[in-house]
Amino acid sequence: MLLSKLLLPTLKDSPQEAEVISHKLMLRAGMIKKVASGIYTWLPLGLKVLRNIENIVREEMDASGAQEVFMPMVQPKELWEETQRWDKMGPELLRIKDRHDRDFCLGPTHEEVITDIIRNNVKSYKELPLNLYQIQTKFRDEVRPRYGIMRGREFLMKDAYSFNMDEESLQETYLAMREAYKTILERIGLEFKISAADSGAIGGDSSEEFHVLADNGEDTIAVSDSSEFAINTELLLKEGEDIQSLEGNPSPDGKGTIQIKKGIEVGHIFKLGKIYADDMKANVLNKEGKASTLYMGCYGIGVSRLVAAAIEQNNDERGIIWPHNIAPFDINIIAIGYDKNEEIASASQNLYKELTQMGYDVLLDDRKDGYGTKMKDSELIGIPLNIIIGKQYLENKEIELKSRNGDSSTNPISDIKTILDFFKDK
RNA sequence: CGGGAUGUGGCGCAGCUUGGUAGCGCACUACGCUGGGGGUGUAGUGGUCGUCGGUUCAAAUCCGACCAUCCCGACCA
Repeated sequence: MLLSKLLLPTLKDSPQEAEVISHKLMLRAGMIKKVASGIYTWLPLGLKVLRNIENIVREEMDASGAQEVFMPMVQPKELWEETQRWDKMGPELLRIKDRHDRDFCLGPTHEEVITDIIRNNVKSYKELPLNLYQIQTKFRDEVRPRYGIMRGREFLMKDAYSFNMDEESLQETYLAMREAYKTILERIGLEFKISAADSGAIGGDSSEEFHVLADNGEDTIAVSDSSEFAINTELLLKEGEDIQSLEGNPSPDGKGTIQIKKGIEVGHIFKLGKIYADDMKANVLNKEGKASTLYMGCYGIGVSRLVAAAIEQNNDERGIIWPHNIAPFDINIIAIGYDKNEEIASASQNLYKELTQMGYDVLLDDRKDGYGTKMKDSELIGIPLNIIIGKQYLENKEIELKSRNGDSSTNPISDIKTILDFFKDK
């Protein structure tokens, strides 16, 4: 991609609407544009990151045996009445009417729709277990949207729903999802904790949250400093615990001591049990030929929220530092004097072609600007590796490799192997 | 919904106290110089001053209502 052709409206000053670092950087890096409170357009650069995360999520969900579906965003009132949620849910459920005055809502979640599909299409225990997922836009009319994409009203979510014959089967699917989530977050490259959580309004037996640790997180979690153990302090507060006094205590799992940290909830897995299946009469015939109510689980990942969470955890005073697996581009070729010097232009074009053929997603900064402007933008948008081609190339056919982490080296332009090495150990 | 604040070109801001018909920096356009850390010269483009109403000869400025946005709280699979 030629940078001169890319819609990339970077900003020097952050708009006053932004408070937290991820929001500021997403606006400054030209990733998003606000349309209304909590509602954003994803610009090309932001969308690339969003898609990268989405693809990792999709790959791991498929690998876990789940199947992808795509459900409607607009859902009829009747389904929501079956679970009484049409009345139970507050104004965060955005209700709308069609031209025939029929009631609908914008889907904040999809238990009703998916359960309706299963009860109509699955009749035998032989067809189970099933785990269906989608990656789709959700709408929740939050009381107070904030922090940009982190808590928007419209957001992208991966939601999966499993249907099992019994608790043992549900437990198996639940653990498979737990593992898939760990792999997803590891692949994205984020530091996270898994905490026991309040299962809240969605109900159900038990649930765990996946938290990305970050100072601007909305949740306060008690974590062990030397194990995976964590617990959402919401639960502890309900039990009357004094949160601050827990800091420094031995961890309940016997490993390390407790620290109070801020986390961003990016995933939540639930064992729902029979609650929705009971309400919606979702049952199949068991081995004895008797109707048996299904056990359900649901498993969510905030895909768009992960973009913000990744930035919260990976930035410096110059901008974003993308983990390699989700970076919008792998390499930025910073061509100094591209518009004036034939040699620079053709050398950078050749390099671009070569790297692209090798499978890298490459950006070529062919703009008329100087080194400073180009580097500042590249650092702001967080490209992992910069290749600078300028004076040193003209003098002795050398280029400089400069990573976003600060490593740099000067190499002959023919030494592409060095570039490969840069990515190998990441 | 309670508390606080803000709304002036794409972004950041000044002007408002003391009314006189809109300005600065960045960005943007053209041309030149420059070309390894947001460089520079000349000439330009772009604004119903959130909206509606009121006061006044005259409103970005004073008054009122409303709207939008942000922060804290309550809320939240």
